[in-house]
Amino acid sequence: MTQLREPLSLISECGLPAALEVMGERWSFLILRAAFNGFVHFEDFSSELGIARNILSNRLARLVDHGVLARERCEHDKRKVEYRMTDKGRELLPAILALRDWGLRHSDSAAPNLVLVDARDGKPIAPITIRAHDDRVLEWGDLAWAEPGDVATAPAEACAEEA
Amino acid sequence: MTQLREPLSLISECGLPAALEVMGERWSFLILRAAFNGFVHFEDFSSELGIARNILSNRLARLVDHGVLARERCEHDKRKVEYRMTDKGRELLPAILALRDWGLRHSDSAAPNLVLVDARDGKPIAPITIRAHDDRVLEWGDLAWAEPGDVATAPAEACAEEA
DNA sequence: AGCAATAGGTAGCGCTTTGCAACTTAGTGA
DNA sequence: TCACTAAGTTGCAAAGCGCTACCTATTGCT
Repeated sequence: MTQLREPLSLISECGLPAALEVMGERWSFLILRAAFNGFVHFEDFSSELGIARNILSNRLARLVDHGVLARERCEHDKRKVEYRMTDKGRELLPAILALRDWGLRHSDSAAPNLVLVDARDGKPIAPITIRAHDDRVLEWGDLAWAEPGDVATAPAEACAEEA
Repeated sequence: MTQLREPLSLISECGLPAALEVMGERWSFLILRAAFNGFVHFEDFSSELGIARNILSNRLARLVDHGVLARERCEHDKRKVEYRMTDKGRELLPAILALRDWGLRHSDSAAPNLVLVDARDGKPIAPITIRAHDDRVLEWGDLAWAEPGDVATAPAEACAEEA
């Protein structure tokens, strides 16, 4: 609610505060995960996540306000409301999966009972990684900051695959 | 502190709650971003983020407890303490960048004043995306859940590049 | 040695956010 | 008509956060 103030000095005005403004409150990520998994109704979120109804109400409204979820009355039963992912919400999937992978990797729990696969060939997806313009996997040590101006010519093929 | 309870029913025991247990509180992500950018001292985090000292103290202790940061006394000035990224912490980078990208993409602000580039060739890194085992970029509609058992033969080359 | 300044905390207290339980309102279906 | 369901709202207690002031160990200055 009160926006997270950003003392403007940190390297590259990061976009992270903007993302946390939307997703940084308790439950927001878990609500979005549930939405990704097909949950659409208030009562479903409530019982699935065990979240208090007033908080859920607040979070859903907030996510709708920020365009991450869309709220629409159900046609054939006007008591019901459907909260659905927007495109903007779907674009959060890489972040959610990266976080999920990390949590899974560093928890003592055994292998998950379900894995995400490429629907086309049924093979598990790759872990979420940082990639160079030519798809090489990059680690922390391979990165540097640069001013947008003096960046090496942005390759056309990279632009194409960003779409 | 009180662990986020997970009513165990959601698809694939997700790992996301585990990640949020560590990173879900206010400031944790921003502290980690600062650490990625080379900040190591208590006073630096404090003045950079504008976070209250008691909260900062609590968050740093928590991140150290979870093995995301390492705390060590500075050798040549024993008043100072250095908080440094661990490998476990560095593995959060894809998640942080994915979130940052999203925040940047969906904020009205202009282009950032600095961009991350591949140190080897100076070219900007690719956006964080979901990839198939063979590096094809996947979208929301391309994904499916499967039981680990009946997954198409995990390709050897994919295992190699996961390392 | 003595003293001020620095670094990294802790402690107390008020405000905000969260959580629980009970209540409300609209639509359904028998 | 009446019970039931879905989606909230409200009031109050508990937990978390933020501000300011204080404390302790080093350091570096004279």
